[in-house]
Amino acid sequence: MSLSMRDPVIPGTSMAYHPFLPHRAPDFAMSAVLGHQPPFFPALTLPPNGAAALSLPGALAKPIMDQLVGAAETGIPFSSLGPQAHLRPLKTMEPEEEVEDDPKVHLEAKELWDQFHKRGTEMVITKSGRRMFPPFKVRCSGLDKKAKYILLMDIIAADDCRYKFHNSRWMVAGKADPEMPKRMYIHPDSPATGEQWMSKVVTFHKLKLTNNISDKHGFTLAFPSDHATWQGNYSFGTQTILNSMHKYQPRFHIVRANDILKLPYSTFRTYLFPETEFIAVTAYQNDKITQLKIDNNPFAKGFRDTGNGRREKRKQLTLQSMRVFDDRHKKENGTSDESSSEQAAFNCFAQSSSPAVSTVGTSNLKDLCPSEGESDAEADSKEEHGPEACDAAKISTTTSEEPSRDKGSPALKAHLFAAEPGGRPRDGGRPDKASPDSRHSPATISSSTRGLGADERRSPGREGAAPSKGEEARALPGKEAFAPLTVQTDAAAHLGQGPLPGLGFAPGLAGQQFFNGHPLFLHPGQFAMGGAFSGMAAGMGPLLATVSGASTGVSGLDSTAMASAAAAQGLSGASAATLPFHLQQHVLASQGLAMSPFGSLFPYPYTYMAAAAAASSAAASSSVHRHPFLNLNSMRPRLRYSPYSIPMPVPDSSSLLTTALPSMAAAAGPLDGKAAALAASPASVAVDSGSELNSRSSTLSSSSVSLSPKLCPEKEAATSELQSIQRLVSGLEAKPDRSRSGSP
DNA sequence: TCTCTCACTTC
DNA sequence: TGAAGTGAGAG
Repeated sequence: MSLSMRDPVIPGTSMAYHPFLPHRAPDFAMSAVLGHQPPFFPALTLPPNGAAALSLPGALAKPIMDQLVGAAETGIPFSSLGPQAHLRPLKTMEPEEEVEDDPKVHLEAKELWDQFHKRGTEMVITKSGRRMFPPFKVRCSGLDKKAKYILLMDIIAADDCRYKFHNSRWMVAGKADPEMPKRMYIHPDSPATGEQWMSKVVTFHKLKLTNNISDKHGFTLAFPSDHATWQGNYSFGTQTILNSMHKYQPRFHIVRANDILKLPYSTFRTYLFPETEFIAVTAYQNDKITQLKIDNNPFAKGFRDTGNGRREKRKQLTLQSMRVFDDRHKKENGTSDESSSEQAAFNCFAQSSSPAVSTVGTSNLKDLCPSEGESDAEADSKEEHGPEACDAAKISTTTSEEPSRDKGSPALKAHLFAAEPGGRPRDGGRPDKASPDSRHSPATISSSTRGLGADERRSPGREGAAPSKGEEARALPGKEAFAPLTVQTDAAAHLGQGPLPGLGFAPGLAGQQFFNGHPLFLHPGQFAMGGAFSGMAAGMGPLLATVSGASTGVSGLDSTAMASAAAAQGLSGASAATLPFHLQQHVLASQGLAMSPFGSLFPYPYTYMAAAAAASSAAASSSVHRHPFLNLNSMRPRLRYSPYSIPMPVPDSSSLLTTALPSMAAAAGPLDGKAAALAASPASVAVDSGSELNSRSSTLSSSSVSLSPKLCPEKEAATSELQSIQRLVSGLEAKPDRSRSGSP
């Protein structure tokens, strides 16, 4: 059965809502808005143009008006708004004039992202959750200053492969594991006006990545399996659950809505930044990535060579001993076989997993790179201008001379990626991927639940020039860096026809109608509200409310607790799972999201615990896999980016309207814009991958590498020598390295 | 591969 | 000052 705004009450199910009524009294209107139609309310449908057309007695509270307008826009029967509309103070309503917006999004710290992306970005996921680094930050423009927007972010699988880091590169290691429950993170400041969003950098740094499927930092809402659009799980949380060794693509969404409850029937503008793609890992695989993180993440400052911490001391100790050894070794063996010595030493350390390995690499890195003594900014800027150049230089001296330190062959620049010894000792260097560098412009997909308006299609067309824009942006960072590929889709017309692979839009969506025939744009099972309950206070801001416990919120509620609550409410898990969307909203509220009668989340304590959500976890999660819309495994069309040089089957049936596909448009050829954009963009960029160098770790000085662990005892004997050597090394190391590199 | 603890950092 | 975010390293 389908649910529509015009006919919100599902025959035969309305009674099921009654249990909520007594508890939901304060939010009665909300339930009405959500679709509940009290039997005692006369049906009165608002004109399509909104409440402005109504002649309401006196003044109508703004919230109510907003809701009415929203309801009217979507065809909600006035009667469904419930009695609350009559109970609230009324005031004259002013028609809200909707200014057309033309959102543009610029990825902040793009250069940094590029640096990571070139090497194959890795994001550590832990049980307790780790933040992303670099943090996902964007700057928005083109928004209607007065309109309210909800900004969201989610992370989707970039493909259906599992990876392994082998021979210094990421390789496909099979089919992806079953997808984790999807979550969407709503920016804690949501909803906020366009003006507010545009006045600052929108950062999603609080989002955490985890591999803990039982993570409680979120809750799941189960939507009825027969629901028009939202079947399956939509969870909200500050943590996104990912599979280790799988590739992911963050997405950013702008939704013009003043209430989260309107998301289902609001227009989603989705932005993809290929350079933010990453592989989730439980432990870093590529040393270069590790080093980049250490160099750029303030919290990892303790691991920088410049530090004076214990680690640093330990590192230096090790380094010193290594240097001493190297020096002696040179004396003993002459200078000819350094390469082999280094190699052996390196292997030895690597195998022994001695801390010296990373240490050495780091230290040397500094020696050869700007990092030491140089501000991060400086180092960054250098890399920014030419990490390659920097690396290249190193390579000429170090890499070439240390051919194989780690498998590394005397990598030619062109092959540096593969040869780059940036990887962990265990398996090597950096992921060799045809790195699409940052050139790809972000892809923007705008899907509207409403009929696609002219304005909605506007951007796509506009984007036609995107490619050049992208280049421009690249060239002129800070200028109009955002030239996202904009592919706008009329959900109804396009989403269903051709799922956006990788975008999480189920093919089946199109055929289904949601609230008056408007399909939902969120990927089913992909709706997580930022801000676990515990995090809500801090994270969700106005969007989420604290629950009865005040500070306790719902964070403390686990599925079990919720299930109990549900049971108490007379709702079985099953029934809960089959609740219609609007009912689910109750559940949402019950989970700690205090929702205003008009759909917004109340900032006041709300104790009602209705429940059902509990069931959601189990029921919903299972539904994720079995429901056609949610069965990502079976239908999972995915975006494939070339960065990792993986096969890129491109779905050519994208239903998206392609108005402007930047660089990829050309490459896309027959592909529809979106697909082309997604698939092609990365590819189009794979350019200077060859230039990638093994900078830091590879920059190990040969001397340091040649030291063998077992020789450490000699350290003492050589201490004095060490010190003098070290002094010299700091200033001369570069030269020796070069000479050495060149000598062989 | 993953998990946990540790010492270090930022805020 | 303490909570929380880091990568290293051991298991």
